[in-house]
Amino acid sequence: MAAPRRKSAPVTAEIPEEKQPVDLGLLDNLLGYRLRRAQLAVFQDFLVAMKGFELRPAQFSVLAIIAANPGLKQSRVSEALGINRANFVALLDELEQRKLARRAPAPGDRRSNALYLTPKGEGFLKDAYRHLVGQHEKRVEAVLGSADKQLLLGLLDKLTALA
Amino acid sequence: MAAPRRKSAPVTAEIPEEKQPVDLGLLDNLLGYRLRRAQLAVFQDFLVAMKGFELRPAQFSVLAIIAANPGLKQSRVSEALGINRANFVALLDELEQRKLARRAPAPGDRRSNALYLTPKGEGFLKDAYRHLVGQHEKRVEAVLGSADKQLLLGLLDKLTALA
DNA sequence: CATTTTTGTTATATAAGACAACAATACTGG
DNA sequence: CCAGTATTGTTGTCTTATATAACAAAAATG
Repeated sequence: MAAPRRKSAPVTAEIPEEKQPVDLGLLDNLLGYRLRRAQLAVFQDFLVAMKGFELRPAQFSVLAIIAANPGLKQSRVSEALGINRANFVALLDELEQRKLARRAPAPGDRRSNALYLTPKGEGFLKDAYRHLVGQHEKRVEAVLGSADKQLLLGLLDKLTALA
Repeated sequence: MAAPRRKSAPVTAEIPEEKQPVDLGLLDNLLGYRLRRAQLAVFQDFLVAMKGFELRPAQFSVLAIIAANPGLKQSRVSEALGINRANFVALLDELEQRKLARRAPAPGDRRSNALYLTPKGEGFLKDAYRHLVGQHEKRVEAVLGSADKQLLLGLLDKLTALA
């Protein structure tokens, strides 16, 4: 590769400027950054496992809360999940349109809705969760191990207490 | 799973439908859910610490990466942070308008921009980081402890490897 | 009773993120 | 060298997520 006689040779030597690994700098020690990257990775894996179910994490969480607390009022469900009640309306609307959950009159309070899963919703949630455990949580435990997962859950709880 | 029965005869004493603690149900064992709650709490605390700096997590991350890798190309910065290059444009625009970062011609590639912090940007980042360590990370370590933080960082990295 | 609070809802705004297209430039194989 | 292809920064557009304000109906309060 002798230099073909080219006029106006670039002043810089042609060092191909390879891919240096990019130093994270201050981010390396920032818990929030590392937490976010991990959370995005886990949600991504969740979505892959839920392909075919058309179920996003927030939707799953709503179904799970209703299943564990049938008849709970709408406001209490959204509050428990940290979802603003205004935004919760459309979320629940879709679950209701899909016949997975339903709003019922709350006994003793005509303002409130008591939320329940439909029979279809219960079966759907059970299937989704089985898929989740079989694929998603399986992959999680593959990289983490069961003991480390429990350890991690405990550490995360301490952080959640920050807010 | 429990059938959505009426609460006809509570086995416990006559608690008049007070605020039961809301059972997390399936969510209790779902790492993604717990991760998200922790991440939101930590980001919330970050935002509190950065009040007055008008600096969101993503903006901080951009400044930190540029500071640690001066002259890095725009595409490499966005890629390192997992930010889609189209969305990165406006993000960088704002940092440039605030005179914290600047686009410079990349030597040897007229398509690319080499990114640098301005002197103001370097001072700003240093101040922001000092505030962050003094307040945010301090609170984090208060609930977590230094050793547990390092432990947690290691566990999070394993999860990030999922994606 | 009058007043205030709660509940579900709509409307609206912003931020984040994904995706497609495009012009300019760089790279590649012949 | 050229023609086709790939990359870079950019704009435009969509979709989610999230926050706030306002409102009517109903409940709680005093």
